[in-house]
Amino acid sequence: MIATDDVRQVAHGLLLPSIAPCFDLAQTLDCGQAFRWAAQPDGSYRGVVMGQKLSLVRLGADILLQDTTLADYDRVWRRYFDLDRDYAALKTGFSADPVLQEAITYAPGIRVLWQEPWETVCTFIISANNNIPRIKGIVERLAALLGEPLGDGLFAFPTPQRLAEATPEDLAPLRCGYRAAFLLDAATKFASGQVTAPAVAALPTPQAAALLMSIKGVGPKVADCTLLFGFGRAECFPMDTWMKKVMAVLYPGGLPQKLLPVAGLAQQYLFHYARNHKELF
DNA sequence: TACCAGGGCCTTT
DNA sequence: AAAGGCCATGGT
Repeated sequence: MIATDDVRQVAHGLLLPSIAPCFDLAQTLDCGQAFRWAAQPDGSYRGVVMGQKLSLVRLGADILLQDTTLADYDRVWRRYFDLDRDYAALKTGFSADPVLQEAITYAPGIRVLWQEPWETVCTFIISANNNIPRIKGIVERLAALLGEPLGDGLFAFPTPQRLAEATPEDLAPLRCGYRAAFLLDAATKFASGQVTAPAVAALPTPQAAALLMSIKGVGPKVADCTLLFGFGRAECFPMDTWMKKVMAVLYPGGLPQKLLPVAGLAQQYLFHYARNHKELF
């Protein structure tokens, strides 16, 4: 099921036919990998990606990307929603493992997103020792404070240059505590070219992680999240407190070797399952 | 090595 | 109502 070949321009946007079994909006957009999506009262989701607004709604088995074009599909949505990956085949492979089978049965509609690298660094710096509702609040206040207004109360994520011009006092309204200094360090390094997305992308994963960790506030876990969610490094396996519990309880002998090349994708199903089955841990 | 730093939302007690 | 924990990291 590769949606890229099936996408259709319709009157109100772009239709991804029959993709809902491998793309559940709530499971994908609200599972703790991305922080700029908001559920609307009608069940649709609204957010901003690469400075572009988008609303998504499920229509039966189809997903409608509202009020957007094929040009934007090629420029942004195809890659962002990982639409070139065959999730049906991925899940079939995962199902050989009984634990993953259970996690996939619980949330079969998770996709792992390819987010904008700079935004990914920032949002996962903010995520450190934090909870998802508060992370979302901080990110939205940051966008509103320094991001380009896009109308409808939405804002682009701020550029490194814009954030680098800010002072710690400027960031006080974010109420993100000590993370403010880390954000400013990230902005300085990106704005100066000391760390850039192309430079990270060009490096093997261990060296890419090391370059990211030259930013204050980026340790191994945040680096892994950035590489997985911002650079499509599917082998990266962020080890947060939930995944530590998952490994201790469900994988005492470690992850099956066969899963290692896509361990990060497995991680997202396991993370979501664990967070919603706290009684098991 | 151990502890603490801003802050606040959610869960458990 | 109060306490504890949270998609951690850096500084002391």
